[in-house]
Amino acid sequence: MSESANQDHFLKRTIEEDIAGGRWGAPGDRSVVRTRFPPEPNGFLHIGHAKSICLNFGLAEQFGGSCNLRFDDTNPVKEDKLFVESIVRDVRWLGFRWPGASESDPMEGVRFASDYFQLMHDCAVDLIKKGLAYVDDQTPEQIREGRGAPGVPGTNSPFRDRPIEESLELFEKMVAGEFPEGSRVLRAKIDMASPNFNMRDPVMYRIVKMAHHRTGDAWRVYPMYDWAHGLEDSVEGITHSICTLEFEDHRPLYDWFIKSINEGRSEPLHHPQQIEFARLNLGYTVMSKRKLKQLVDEKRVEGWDDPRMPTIAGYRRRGYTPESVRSFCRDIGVSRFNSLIDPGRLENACREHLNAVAPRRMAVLKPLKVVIENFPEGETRHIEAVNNPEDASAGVRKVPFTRELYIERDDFMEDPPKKFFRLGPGREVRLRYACLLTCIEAVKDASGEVVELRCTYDPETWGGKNPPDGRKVKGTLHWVSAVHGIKAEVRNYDRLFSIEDPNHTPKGAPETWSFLDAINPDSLEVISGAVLEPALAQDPASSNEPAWPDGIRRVQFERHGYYCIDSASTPERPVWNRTVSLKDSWAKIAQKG
RNA sequence: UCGGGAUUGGUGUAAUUGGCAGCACGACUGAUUCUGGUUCAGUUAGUCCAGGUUCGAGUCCUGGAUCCCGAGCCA
Repeated sequence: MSESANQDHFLKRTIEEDIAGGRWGAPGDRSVVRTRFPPEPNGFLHIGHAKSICLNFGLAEQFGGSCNLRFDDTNPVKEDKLFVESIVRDVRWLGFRWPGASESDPMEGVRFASDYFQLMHDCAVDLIKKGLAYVDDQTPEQIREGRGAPGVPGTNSPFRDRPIEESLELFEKMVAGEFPEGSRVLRAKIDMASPNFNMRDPVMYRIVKMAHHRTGDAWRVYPMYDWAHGLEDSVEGITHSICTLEFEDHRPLYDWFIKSINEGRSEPLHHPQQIEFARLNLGYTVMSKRKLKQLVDEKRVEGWDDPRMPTIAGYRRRGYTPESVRSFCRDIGVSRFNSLIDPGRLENACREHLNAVAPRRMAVLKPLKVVIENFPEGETRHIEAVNNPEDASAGVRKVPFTRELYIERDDFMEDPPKKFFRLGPGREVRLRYACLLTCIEAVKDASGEVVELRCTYDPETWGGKNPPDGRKVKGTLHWVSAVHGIKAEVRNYDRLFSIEDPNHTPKGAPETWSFLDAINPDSLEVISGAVLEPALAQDPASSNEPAWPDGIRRVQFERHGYYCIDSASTPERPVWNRTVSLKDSWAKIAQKG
């Protein structure tokens, strides 16, 4: 199934109608569609951005148009080159390319709002000359007070009707850096009585005397979002400027700016259509940059790429594949309703992809030693095991089997209930790919804890054969040879928050409650004594593992889940991250009792 | 208080613009299985509320409820 196919939503329909009506070119010409993804380089991208990225790039792809990656870098106070690099990396990792993108230079073809600062300036001068913008000398407090309140109209600034020449002169002095920060702004002259606050003479430029990461000290004034964004879109020939719902009230201003610039122009600027959609909300996490930054700054997580973070970098380190993120974004659809998506949707998308492509390996997370009394000491037999039952072309590998093995501690119970199909005293199970095994004795230490199982195997079932007498076993256990197994640290992650919506104070919570109080204390489980089958210490190519485009090695630990090697892992001290667990119907049964 | 937007099974999302409320995910049941995985088959459950128009309303009209956004020199 093609990822871009059979997606039908209101955005696509709107574009279809525009094309049919010839709004942007010859009627029926689908290739005219131009979109853009316009992040501000002031933080890391998160899964909500992924939705926007998939929408913008996806729509362009579906129509045969194009989508720009453009940084909305209009505020040097908050922005940083570091974020530009991480954002470019994330968009590329997701698999999207913009016009002019190259594989050798990741920055090639990337656009910046700052590229258009001169044009914005010139258009601002034009508006001043038309009497549609003016320099306001009021303090920020005075401007705020003058703006009025809901239901209460604002009042005109005393500088609103100053002569055009004076505004022109003052604006150029602002640009030249002759005034201190906060002393003056350029405002559009619209309507202080508008019920829409955005139309109450919005600020177009403020004075900021800080070096910009790209333009340096060239500018001492910086454009506000509303003034800048429509022009950026216009210059790039964007047809559909897709943004989130909170910008709905800004649309009249978006249109007013372009309309006002075009007034009296012989060659009017291109006028894009702004369309809003509902941003993504994911359950059991937070999405605001402020809150994510707080988690990082207060060291509640390891960093922006902590595998528990809903950032793209976090999901990447966690082992999610770009395909699964894209698939998720497609599945959840798009509308104007503020929904709260169950994180299980993302997990499922990931399982679906990894089930098809991840090689299977055996890993014992919490080992319990098994001694097979009728298996010769010192002997190693190599058993053939399939790499992926979903994909015969993935081939096979050899797994060493010895007299002493480790099995999962949870796979043994001294006094097992009926529905427990695994090992217990006197019970028989299958060891995956190897043989049938019967437990004859559980050896305990002084405290009464089971430390070792004495077992026997059935030689007639060697190699996975069924016993000649026809007896059946219900359970199959994974195992690792005690002499060949390699030690590793395994990190199992759970949701970062223990309540579905950490953005809202729960009922009955104290006044001082903050979202930090809802952090799940068990979101990270570090298992230091895991034992992995030896193939996991070898070069991936030597055991028929696929080459992952992003270089992250991913496997399924059989009966556990999908795991990837952590970015900080070393051969001496391997660390594996749980991407997502397998579905576990036994856990459900056990829970019910 | 004012302006803008929204509301369809548990969760998301459709419904040719007035004509059998569909799809996906989950949940549940069963079958298959050397992963309690996968796969397959089946079941479950919905139009925010109250009126009205109509042969017929998720869709149109009136009134109400609830939720989201909005008074940055942030985006």
